Amino acid sequence: MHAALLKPAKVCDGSIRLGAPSSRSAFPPLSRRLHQGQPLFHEGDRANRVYEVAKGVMRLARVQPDGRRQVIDFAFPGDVVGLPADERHTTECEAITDCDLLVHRCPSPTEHDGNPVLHRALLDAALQEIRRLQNHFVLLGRRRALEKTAAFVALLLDRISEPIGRYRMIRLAMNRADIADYLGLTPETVSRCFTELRGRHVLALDDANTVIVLDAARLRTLADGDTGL
Amino acid sequence: MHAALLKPAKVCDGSIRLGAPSSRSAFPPLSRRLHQGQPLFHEGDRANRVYEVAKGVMRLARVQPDGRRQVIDFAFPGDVVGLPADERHTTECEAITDCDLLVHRCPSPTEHDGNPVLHRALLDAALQEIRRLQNHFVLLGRRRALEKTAAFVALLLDRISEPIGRYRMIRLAMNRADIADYLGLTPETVSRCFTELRGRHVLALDDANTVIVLDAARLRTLADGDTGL
DNA sequence: CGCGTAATTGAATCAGTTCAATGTCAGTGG
DNA sequence: CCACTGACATTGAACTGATTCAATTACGCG
Repeated sequence: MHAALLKPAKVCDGSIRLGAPSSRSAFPPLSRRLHQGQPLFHEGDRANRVYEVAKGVMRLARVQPDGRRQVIDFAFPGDVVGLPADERHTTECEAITDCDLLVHRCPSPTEHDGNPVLHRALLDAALQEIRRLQNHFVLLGRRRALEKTAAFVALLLDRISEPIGRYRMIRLAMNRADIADYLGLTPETVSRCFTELRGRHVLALDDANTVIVLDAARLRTLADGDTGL
Repeated sequence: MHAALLKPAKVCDGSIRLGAPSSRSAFPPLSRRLHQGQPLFHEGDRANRVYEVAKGVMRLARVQPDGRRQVIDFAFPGDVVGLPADERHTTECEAITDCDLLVHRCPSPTEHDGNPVLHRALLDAALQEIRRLQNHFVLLGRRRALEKTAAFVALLLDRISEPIGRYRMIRLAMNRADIADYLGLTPETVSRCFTELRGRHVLALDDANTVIVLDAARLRTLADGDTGL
């Protein structure tokens, strides 16, 4: 396993956010390129690798027989996807932009001996992810549409925003349907919420996929459930 | 750490379901008794122990500043609660019936050396929990009230039901508000759903806290989103 | 028995969905 | 260069499932 695993910070599906890939490792991990729309793995697939996102955005989701979909998480550069349960993947995973991945071997459950440092890192990462999922729970179960949307933008603001003048800009890699399925809403409602946030001068939309946060404080207040009135 | 940890099966908050407590261990863990309504820990508390439920039911929840609450999980005998992230508990945890707990030491993140078998067990348990939380996600985000309620009863049917004649019976330790906060509904809606399920002869209510499942197949069909019409 | 808590039921309201129409933009080919 | 196309986003209007608030009803316990 690659040395980057030593500094885990995040998990999805279970997955770990590793530190920036260490370029001084004597055994750099394999890398893999994925184009927009390509699946990395499906729910139920046998799992013996974990993948660190080096570039791009991946989407983790559960799909039901009737087609309803719940997006579990988005994985950004530094995140890792593919940690299995019972040696199987438990979600669908797809590249929503072109992606570069670093491929790591995933230790099988029978390896008690393996690398104890690795095991510890994976455990910590999994515990972090549990907390992240718990945060997402509150969002999904106990918030109104506008709060959900504000919270989602606030999340991206912390994770992937770039400065632009005295504001910050977010490039949305995901479309409205992806956001809707992450928040438990319809695309139409997400769109209306973006319009509402724009009307309140909390954010501006350059084009549909480029958000400029005009009032981060108010955004966070909205995200926490205050109406601000 | 107690030998029971060797057979983990479930996590909440992160938490592990250990095997039934092994009575032949030379070093039995401390045990602790909790009365109904007593909190075990709060969100943000320092964490250095994990707790295996030996008897009773515990409730794990996130509470927001404005009082809204999301129940993350219920822990039944065999489950363990208290696995921390960053050495802190990430949820509120309270006994909703009188409980007996087995107290285990929780290894700190700095212990790379510790018991590798233990670490591996904790990791597997955490990965299992991630999958469980993912299941709960679909429930919370992508299902109607009746489906949610049916799915909840189906869950308890698999976990804690007892045979009664040719049917199975479930003793609900949690009240309607707890169920509502688990499913992202109001107590009134949960009540109406129980009434509806009773009207469809899927289940019968002896008293408000005693469910008898009359038609398990139909219950599961409803839980999966089919209207059955 | 009577009190307090929890559950149920009812009626009105409302947030979000659904369905349909319109608008926007990038890519393609005449 | 501009018209056409297809995918996605936005907007509108009607509908509906769940919530809210209020009124009973049922139940456990002193």
